[in-house]
Amino acid sequence: MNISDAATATGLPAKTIRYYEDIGLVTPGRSANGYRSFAQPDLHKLRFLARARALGFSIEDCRTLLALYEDQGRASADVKAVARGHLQQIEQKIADLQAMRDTLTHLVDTCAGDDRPDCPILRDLGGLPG
Amino acid sequence: MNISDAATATGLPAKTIRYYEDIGLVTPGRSANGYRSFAQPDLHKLRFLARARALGFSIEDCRTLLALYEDQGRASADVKAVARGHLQQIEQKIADLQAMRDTLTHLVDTCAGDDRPDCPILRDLGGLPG
DNA sequence: TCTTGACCTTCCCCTGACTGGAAGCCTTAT
DNA sequence: ATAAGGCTTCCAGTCAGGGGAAGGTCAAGA
Repeated sequence: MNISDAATATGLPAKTIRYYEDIGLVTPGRSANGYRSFAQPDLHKLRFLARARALGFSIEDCRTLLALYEDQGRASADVKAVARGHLQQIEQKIADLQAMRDTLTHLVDTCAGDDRPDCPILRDLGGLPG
Repeated sequence: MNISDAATATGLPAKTIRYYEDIGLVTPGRSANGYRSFAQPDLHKLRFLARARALGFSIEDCRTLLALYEDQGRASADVKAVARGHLQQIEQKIADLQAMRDTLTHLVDTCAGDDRPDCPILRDLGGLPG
């Protein structure tokens, strides 16, 4: 299977698949003409990566998870530790974004949004009182 | 005022201030020895930028907001439009992260996290049923 | 057989918003 | 005089790819 079929089969762009090979996440074979040749285990790995990336795991986390996935003797505790670390980062990001959202929502709500120059958003950003 | 004092006064790293000058957000004067010389309006702009960045505005949004800030004849509607656009992006990011969090939380909760290899997290990533 | 168009390859530069570090000049204190 | 620290510029790297050029390959149609 050539790369564009692999892309279709996994939902990943061909560019991304080449990149994943570049950084050693997958190692598809090559046909006589030099084209990458994807077999089922390659597609399986790529789908694993696509799913892990969709859950926000970093590439390095994906590398770790993939290694654990392939290691039949892994301890689920190791997997759980990676997932929990990532979860914490997500929670932190959510909290940060919610704080921004709350501030911005308040500012947007108090701005008239007409053709006059007076604007509480700019007042806030400018650090002026009121 | 030299750059390290400006950094202290605004809470921005000196590197960041140089970068902001590079991309034309601030234009501090220069002393005879070639050092950047920050006056009050420069510090004011830098604080404005620091606050806008803390609210998650992109550099280009900051550029726009700063221009509006300096334009005494602006319409607050223009400011509000920028803020509302940014707010929508934040809401979207929050929603995406919450979806990740929900999935991950479920997976982490169902993983034993012991020394056995069986792991629902990897099962999910691998796309296997169950 | 020739050509066309759709593939595929590698290669390098670009993104955002900085951060780190090297090489070298300037200032201040000892 | 010299050492430490601050300042300058410039180059490279980050993360996870995306865009596009230059060129090889393959299958179908004239």
